[in-house]
Amino acid sequence: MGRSPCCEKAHTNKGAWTKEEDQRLIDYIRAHGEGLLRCGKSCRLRWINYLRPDLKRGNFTEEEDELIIKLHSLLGNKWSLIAGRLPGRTDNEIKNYWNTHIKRKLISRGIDPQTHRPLNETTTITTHNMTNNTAKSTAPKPAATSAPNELDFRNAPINGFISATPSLEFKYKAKTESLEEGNCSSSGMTTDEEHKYPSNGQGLNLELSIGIANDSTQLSTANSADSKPLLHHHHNHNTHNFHFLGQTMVAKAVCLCWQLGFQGSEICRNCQNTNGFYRYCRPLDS
DNA sequence: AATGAAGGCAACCGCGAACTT
DNA sequence: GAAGTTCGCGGTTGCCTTCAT
Repeated sequence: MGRSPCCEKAHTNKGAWTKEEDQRLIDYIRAHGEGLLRCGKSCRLRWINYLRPDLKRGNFTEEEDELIIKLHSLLGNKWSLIAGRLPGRTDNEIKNYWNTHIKRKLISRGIDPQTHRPLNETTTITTHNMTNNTAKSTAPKPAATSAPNELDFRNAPINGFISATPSLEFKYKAKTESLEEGNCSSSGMTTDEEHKYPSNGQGLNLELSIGIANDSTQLSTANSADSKPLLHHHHNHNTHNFHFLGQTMVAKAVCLCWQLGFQGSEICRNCQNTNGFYRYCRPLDS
């Protein structure tokens, strides 16, 4: 019972254990003991964040800094998505780097790290943006959790664009409902919500707009036909070209299993994210 | 040299999603 | 559809190091 491991059908054995497998397990335990007294979750984290051979380590470059800032302005605290576009960097690493370096850097530039707008403008945002800034905001949080007075300004203009998404709470709800209904509407909002949080015709729902549409070659908001698309996406087999904010990023989707050396199948359904992006990517020419 | 504050980062925690039985 | 389990994400914590006094 339970969720199957990633790519089980591609390259892991199932069914009865063979004598050879038994012997290899015995040999391994003889050599290394019964275990590390670590749960799988902890091992996974250690591997992903520290032991993976393709990790870059070392300081972030200025280019990486700027890319992270741009991606954060588009995606918010979607660290895994951001990390997917920085080869060799982990979501945890980027998250820590953001909190310790980039936030300060932006503040010193007079830019609000949450809104990516000038600091003196953020106080004028209307109250409907003043929701908690996490997807888990619906649940009451203990007092010790992060910045209780932080505001969600993601509805505010970002680098000249305006997000159609009123809040993550709505966004996630909409996403779930859209998936369940097979409805790929761009805003995912109900009529009431659309009324309440108008997109000004320039809206861009980041969550849904960047998802990989099966046959689309260009993504833009459905409810803002005249707005310039912030992000274009070209999809050909497993190759994805992303163009946004004047930058081009080309990545070939691969799953973790590929990174681990199981190159027989480069992508598996378990490694595909629900929003259409792949969790693991490698540069085309690697 | 001792001490406390601040910074940096790896690891943990809780939750929702995904999946199987 | 319910229950049980694993996976993966984002937020948070806590330890270690560095800096300031």
